[in-house]
Amino acid sequence: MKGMQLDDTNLKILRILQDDASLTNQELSNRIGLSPATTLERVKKLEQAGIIRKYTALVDEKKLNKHIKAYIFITMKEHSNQSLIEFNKRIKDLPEVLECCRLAGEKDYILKVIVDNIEDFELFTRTRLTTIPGIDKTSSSIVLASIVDRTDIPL
Amino acid sequence: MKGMQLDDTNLKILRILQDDASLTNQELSNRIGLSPATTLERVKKLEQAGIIRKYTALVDEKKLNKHIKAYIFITMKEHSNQSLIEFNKRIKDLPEVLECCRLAGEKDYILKVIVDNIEDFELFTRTRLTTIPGIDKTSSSIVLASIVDRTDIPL
DNA sequence: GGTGAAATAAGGGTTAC
DNA sequence: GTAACCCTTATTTCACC
Repeated sequence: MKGMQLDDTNLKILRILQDDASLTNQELSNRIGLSPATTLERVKKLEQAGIIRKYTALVDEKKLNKHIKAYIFITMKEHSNQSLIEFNKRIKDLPEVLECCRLAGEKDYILKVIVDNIEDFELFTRTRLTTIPGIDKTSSSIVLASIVDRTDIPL
Repeated sequence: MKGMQLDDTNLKILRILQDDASLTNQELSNRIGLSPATTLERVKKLEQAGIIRKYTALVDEKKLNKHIKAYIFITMKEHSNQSLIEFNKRIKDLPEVLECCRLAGEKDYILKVIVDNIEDFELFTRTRLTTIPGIDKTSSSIVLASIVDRTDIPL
């Protein structure tokens, strides 16, 4: 399913479900002005096509005692394919790492990390992150305040 | 509801729902080993306490033609309270900005931005971002590859 | 529309402090 | 006693064909 139909109705469905996935199919069908059956069929197709990847509950980090969020930049010693593949593999095993992207430019990677407190952050970088082979330098920016934090892609 | 009980059962519920919020309450109750009614009651309390913030559908960015993701650093001309409040207000109006954090260190803000293509990126920075008053310098890092992209807080 | 399944509401039992 | 936790049953609502 590559070239799936992304008409206005499907975009509307995606906008609504990104905003609130707890809606019943009936309520969703009301909002887009189609019958429940037709609406459900469209949603199922969007799921099958992988356009809807996942349904998830978003939680309040602070209320779960995750008080430190930080971005960490990483530069590697060498940039061989092997070295980067090994790094990618190792970084996926760290649940504290919510995002990890390979970048264009001087810095090789950016990580978004979340931990309980500043002691845990120090412990994380020292015992879990920088023990990954191939890392040359890291540089951390602690988040002081989160102004925007959304998961909904603009459509 | 501040000091809400976060016992093992509630943590298990949160882990499961972060991983898959499309589960029925019955299936959820099976997995945690409680009755459906009791399970539902716990979930409702987690919602009321704001620990579960939102249910959302995560979509595949690439399949929706969002091909460019980038991190942008911003340094401000001045750091008066007024100046930052104005910036915060303006940045929330830009749907391309998925994350915006105030940072400790040299750089004042980091933004995560998603757009269709590189032309749109140039247009965004030139006509929508740098037109916000108070910005001194910006510096962009384009994402080459996404290694990790998760929303589930480790619990 | 109809059917079966699931969410929700109501009521009661058990244990710990 | 009472508060927290959990269960069962009954009713309503919804997904799905």
